[in-house]
Parts: sequence; C-alpha cells; structure tokens
Amino acid sequence: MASPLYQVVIETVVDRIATGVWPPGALLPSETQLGAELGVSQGTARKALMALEARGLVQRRQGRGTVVTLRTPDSALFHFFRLRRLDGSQARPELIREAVRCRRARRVERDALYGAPAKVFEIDRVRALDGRPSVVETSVVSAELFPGLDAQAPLPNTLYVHYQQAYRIIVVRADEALRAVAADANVAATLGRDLGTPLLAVDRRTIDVQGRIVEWRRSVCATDAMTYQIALE
Amino acid sequence: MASPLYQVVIETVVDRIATGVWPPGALLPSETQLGAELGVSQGTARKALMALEARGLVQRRQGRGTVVTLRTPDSALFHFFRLRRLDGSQARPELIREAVRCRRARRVERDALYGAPAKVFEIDRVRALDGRPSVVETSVVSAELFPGLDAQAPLPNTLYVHYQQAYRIIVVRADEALRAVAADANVAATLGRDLGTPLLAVDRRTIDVQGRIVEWRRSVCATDAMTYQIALE
DNA sequence: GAGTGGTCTAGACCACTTT
DNA sequence: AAGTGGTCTAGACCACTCC
Repeated sequence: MASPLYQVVIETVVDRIATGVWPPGALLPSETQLGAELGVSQGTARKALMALEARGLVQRRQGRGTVVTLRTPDSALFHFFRLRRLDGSQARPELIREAVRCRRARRVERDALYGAPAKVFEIDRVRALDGRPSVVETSVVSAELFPGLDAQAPLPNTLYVHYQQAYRIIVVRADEALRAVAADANVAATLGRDLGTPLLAVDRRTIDVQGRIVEWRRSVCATDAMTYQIALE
Repeated sequence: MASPLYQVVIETVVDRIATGVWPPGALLPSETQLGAELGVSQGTARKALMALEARGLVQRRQGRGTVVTLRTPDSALFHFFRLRRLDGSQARPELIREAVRCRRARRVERDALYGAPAKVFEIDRVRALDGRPSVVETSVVSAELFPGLDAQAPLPNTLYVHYQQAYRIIVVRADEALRAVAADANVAATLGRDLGTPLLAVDRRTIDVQGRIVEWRRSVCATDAMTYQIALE
C-alpha cells in the first residue's frame, strides 16, 4: 500500500477545501457519505476528518456535522495574535494608521514568498493599545496572489479574515522568529517612546493550507503594557 | 455515562506514569493486555494510547510497543529551548556559570509554585553561545518538591532531565510570557553588553504531568546572534 | 423523527521488531 | 515464529441538533 487510505482521504478533503469546492463555512458530507464516495468505510472517513479537526481545518459538532473552519476576527486573533495585557487578558490593539502601496519585491521577499513575485504589496499599519500607539506592523504579500489589494483600503483589522474572504487564501500556520531590538528614530517617534527603547520584533512567515508562504510580516511591539504569551507542550 | 471509557483509560495511565508505576522509559503493556486489564476493548485502549502519544507522554513504535517518554537532553532542548542561531540551526549555549542557593520564598513565588512552599532553591546560571555569554537564567523551585537539590551541583545542562531522573517529576509543558527589556548594570556586565541593550526576557511557568507548577524561571537572552523561534498553528 | 457525530466493540490483515 | 502497533472494516448504540 503506497499510503494509508485515510491519508488519501485527508489529501482529497484538503484539496477540495483549498480549491474552493468546500469553501470556509461549508458543510461537508457526513462520514458515511464521504466514505461511500471515496470508496472507504465510515470509520476511515472518520479518522481522516478527526485528523483534519486536530489540524484546525474543520470543526465538527455532534448532530450538526463537519464544517470547514471559518476564520473570524476572534479566531484569527486567538490563533495568530499572542499579545496579552500584563493581567493576562487578550489585548486587541486597534488600528490607528494604515498605508498600502505596491512596489518591486526585494530580493529576500522574492526568495521567501510563494511564486517569487516581482511585485508586492506592502501594508504598513500602526496599532494602539488603550489609546497608546504600541505596535508597528509591516506585511508584504505577492501582488500576483492578491490582485487589487491596494484598492480595497481600508482593510479590516485582521488581514487573515480578508485573505480568506476576498482571495480564498486560508491561513493555517505562522512561523515566527522573535528578537529584542532598540527603537530607531522612526519607530520611536511613531510609538511615542524614547530612542533605543527595547521592543519585541516578530518576524513572521504566514503559511496557507497549501503550504505556500503567502505573507511576510514584521511586527515591532512595545512590551511595557503587553507580553507575548505562548505555551510549549 | 459519566465520562468516556477511553478517558478513564487515559487517566489511569497518566496516574500510573505520574506515580512511578511506569517510570520514564518503561514499556507499557500491549493494547490488548491493557484493554483486558481495564475491562475495555483493544480499540478503546488504543484510542487512549494514541491520545497520550499526541500529548507526548508516551511513544509508540510498530513491533516494539509503547514506551513512556524519556526526557533526554536532546528532546528537552527541542521542546523547551526555542533559541536558534540566525541561520536557523539549533543553538545550544553551554553552561559557564552556576550557583544554587536555598532561601525563603517570595510572595509571588509562594503563590505561583505548587504547594505554596516556604523555602525555595534558586538556581542562577549563565550560558554562552559560541564562547560569548548570552543568556542569564534564574530558576526557582520548591525546596519541598526537590529536597537536596543544592547538594547536587554541578547540575546537568538541562534541568528537566535532572528533575525526571532524580525526582520523578515529569515536565510536559511550559507557559511563557515574552517581553523586551533593557539590560541593567548587572546583566550588562555579565553578558558583556552595553547598559540598556535590548534583551529578550522570558518568564516561564513549568508544568509537570500532574498539572503542578514545579518551576518558575526567568531567562534574559541577548538576541544579537540568536532568535526565539516558534510555530503557531 | 431523521440525521449527525461520539463512543465502543470485535475481528481481520499487514508491517515491523525482537528472539 | 511470536508479539507488537498500524490500518481497515462493519455494526451497534448513544447524545445532540434541527426540522
């Protein structure tokens, strides 16, 4: 046997989700129906669906059925935005400035982004926590993958919801590298901090359901009133 | 039904691992034997064991059996030490200084640590990457939970392996909060950086298989040659 | 009431490891 | 050769959701 049947089922379902046959929010066929269609037993279809639920791609509820995960502002925040206030409550810094422009891709961007795009959109945003500017965020995406993105301003608070709704690009993962950096003159002015203030820099590569790097993002956060929280297990 | 049978099996196995009936490295009974002993089918025992494998508490191999996960320096590093060099390779900063002392617990430590200990051990360590001091690390553990820890210096590079071997405390999880801070005079001197250099501060609560907070740790890392890498998914 | 996923069982065969 | 986990099937009953 080349690969287990449930693997084949998983790949089939992922493919259908990725190509929009079953868009986010869609109700999948039942275990029995899916198994019958693909020529496997209900138990094997079940195993595949449970694996997909573990990966966060679908959600299952007894009596209701299996639904393709719909990225909402809340779920996107919960999964991909790990900043918390010092008391542990979810921080939801509001957008206070935004600029989108199209430009030629830099070398590193071409190398990192899917499709090695010649042109990219750069989205520059500033966020404030409780009225105080606290995050400077630069996102870079392929202009080929996101046609017309610059014409859609103002963009919603959470970009990943927009990627899904407007471009059928389903973000499932982000790889991040964190460092501490000193505020340069530009950032210090934007955030209203002193020059040289320690800031948390987060370099992110955003990966969609097909495994493509669809976004490169750099966030610089003031951590005087927030921390970046994660669980290792 | 109060709780599913496989849940009961999971709890039974976790309990036996936690109490040392099956210590790390031990070979568990086969699915069939375990099911027979606990009065469930082989399939139900299997489901429990697979869940435990997903949690990282056991490892299964075809033909070999199911083994309680043994924390090795490598696995501990991989799971709980996320620093990488800028090129992405695993950084393994070597220990260059260590001090262990016993003292009264501070208020926050009593509140956070399991058992609200009156006395704690504080382990202060300095690590160097490629010969250059880069991490200052302070671990605090209950003196009741880790009797005689101060007499065991020098401690091994990875504390979690020692917790497991000497105290049967099995670390399975760590909750972390990250911030950027400025180097104070003390740390700056220790790490050979300028005063005010941005450093990555990691506050960690270490949790064992029984869900107890067994360690409170604060690491301060120079991120000029390392980054802290994680995946969100 | 019909349909869904959630739990549980029993049995079959295969691939792998160890002796 | 014996024993293990890995895959797959078929069928049963329960709990939940929706009409």
